[in-house]
Amino acid sequence: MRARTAPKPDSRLRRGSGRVTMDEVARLAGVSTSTVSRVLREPGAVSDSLAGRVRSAVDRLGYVPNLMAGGLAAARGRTVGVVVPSILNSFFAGTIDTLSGLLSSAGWQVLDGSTDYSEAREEALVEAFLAWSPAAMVLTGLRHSERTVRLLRAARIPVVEMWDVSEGAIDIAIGFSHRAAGRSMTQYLIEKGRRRIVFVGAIMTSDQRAAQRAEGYREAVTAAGLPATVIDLPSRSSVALGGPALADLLVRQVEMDALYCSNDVLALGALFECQRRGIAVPQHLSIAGFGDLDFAASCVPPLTTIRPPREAIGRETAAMLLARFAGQTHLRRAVDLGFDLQIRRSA
Amino acid sequence: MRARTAPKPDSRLRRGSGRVTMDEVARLAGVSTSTVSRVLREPGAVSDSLAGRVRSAVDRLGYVPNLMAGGLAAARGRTVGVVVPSILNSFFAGTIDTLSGLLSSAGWQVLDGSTDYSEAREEALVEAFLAWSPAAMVLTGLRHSERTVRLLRAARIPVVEMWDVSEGAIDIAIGFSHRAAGRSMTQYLIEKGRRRIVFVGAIMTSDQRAAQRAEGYREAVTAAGLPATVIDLPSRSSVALGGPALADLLVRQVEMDALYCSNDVLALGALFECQRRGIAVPQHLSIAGFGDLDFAASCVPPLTTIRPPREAIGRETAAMLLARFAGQTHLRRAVDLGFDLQIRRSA
DNA sequence: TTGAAAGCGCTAACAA
DNA sequence: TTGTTAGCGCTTTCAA
Repeated sequence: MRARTAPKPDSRLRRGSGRVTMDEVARLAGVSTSTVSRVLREPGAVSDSLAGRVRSAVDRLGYVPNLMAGGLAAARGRTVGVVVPSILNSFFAGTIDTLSGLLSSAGWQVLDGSTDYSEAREEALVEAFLAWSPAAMVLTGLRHSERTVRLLRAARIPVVEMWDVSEGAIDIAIGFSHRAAGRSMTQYLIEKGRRRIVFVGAIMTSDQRAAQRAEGYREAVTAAGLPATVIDLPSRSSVALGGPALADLLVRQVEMDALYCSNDVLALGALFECQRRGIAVPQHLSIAGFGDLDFAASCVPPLTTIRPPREAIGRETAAMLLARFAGQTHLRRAVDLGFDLQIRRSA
Repeated sequence: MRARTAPKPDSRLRRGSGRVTMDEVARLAGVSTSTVSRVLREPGAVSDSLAGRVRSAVDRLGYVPNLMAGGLAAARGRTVGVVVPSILNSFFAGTIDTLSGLLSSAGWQVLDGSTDYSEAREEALVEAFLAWSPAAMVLTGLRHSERTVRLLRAARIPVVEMWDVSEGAIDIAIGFSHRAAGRSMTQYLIEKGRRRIVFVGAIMTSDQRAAQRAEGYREAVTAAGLPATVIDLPSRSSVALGGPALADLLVRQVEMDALYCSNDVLALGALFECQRRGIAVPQHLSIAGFGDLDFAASCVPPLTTIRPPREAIGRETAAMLLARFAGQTHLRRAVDLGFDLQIRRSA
């Protein structure tokens, strides 16, 4: 039992943060801090007259609530941690934009971080975010280190794994099947009469989803009795990487009438290489990508690719989380949002 | 167990997070919480034997410190808020990557958010971040709403404004002169014999730095006695926007032998349009950009552009902040990191 | 509808 | 070097 009979001394003089506190707002409005807190958190639970006084005090003082204190008192912060492989990569940017927008307008803050396709960085990031007592965590993909999974389960909060819907989600999976995407595109190429299709990916041991698209490619090509050739480049995808990759294939005289790239960035690099060498696309070589990035529709020729449901993933994730926060618990565990085959002129 | 009329819909509101606390660690290690706290924050201040016991207790329990509690008690969190116009745009991604990496390995967490080039969103973001009691704030550019500036000053923490070094920084400016960049490129084009140079930018009322590059262009062109033509497109930069912009110029029969785009994305779009129309670059039309993005070196022809010190800005910002956190106070207020003219074949 | 009071989990004076 | 103790600023019982 702590005896705290004496009135609280002006705390600002002691270990001063210099910031306006709820206490000052309460004093100016002539109410208790509980009332101020209520006005901010559940308006409607407070009479209009008091609420008005509180609000004008907030304005006059320029009060900004201290989220650390709030989160600590409430045992859970109003934050959501979001972990993606890369923000440099515009794939995820569309999802994050949508997700952050929706969540933040509902009063939640999203913290995001990128792993650079490393499980170790992912683990560190999850641990760092968990230290904020987030109300939920959103990860990319379904493969994580054992410890990451353990930490996440121990946190007992909603966990969304996005951009994939294969088996084994921790809690909720929202995305689409990369295997099916790989299969679809390959089948399309076969229908168009291509017989020697080469798949090129980058760091596919780290990029699980690219590996799954390669798997889908393998299935389709094998089912058609055609040979499978998968190239896994050792560095991160970049436009600069696509050209040399194609050049290498050419030097090695690999028989090939279609190049299926694990993403549009690589495909654009390959396309540039074709322009440089005067290889006619798609007459001599079909080129296909994945992602439907900004440039895919305007490059020459425009790129045949797969459009993932970037924004839909963000929207669905936000909706799912908000529903969980509101107490709904019997929600779907997996949401397959599908994808679109964008047929353009490159293949 | 008593029946309740309205069961708490949300377990988040329950007291007790179920997380391992420092108290439990202390108990297991047979020490006080202060000792645990010290081991975690200033190792060396604790004897090896105790430190060892504490560390193994931390491991066994899987203890993750609660940053809310820590930040609250310490009056300042170990976070740094970073605000950029866009993460979709790879300009800033390089800076953020470098900055976050450096800061996080020094034990600081960066929170980042994007404003989508809106001052109002910037203000909201700054306010949201300030609610976390960050140890410092990093913004992009030097123009902000009055209230943003007021909030920032009131926070009494280091504030870095990056990517620009013109006048009027709140605290510290780290970047380069966009005006000089615009001038340099334009002078180069003039030296190469170009006489009708058109500048194309996008949403330049919001993108202050693009506007400054346009200003530099204007100065250079005027100084040379040449006409200035500045086009300001109404939507955000995208590859898809560059083609139509050039097409429009062509339709309007604007006299032009060089197109200076406010960034590489627009330039790439224009380049594709040239390919489509069979306009020889640079023979018929020179194309120049800004940013030196991934594709600039590999497109056809490779793009003449300006390389901003993306990573250096991140590095310098981190160094400056870390120095300030360490108590150094007499630091430079502005750091001009310069830029590189990358001459390639498109101009 | 409102207020008083008891912490949330941690850090930092201060003592020992 | 270590422990004791008093809060950090807020939320949430609980009682009025």
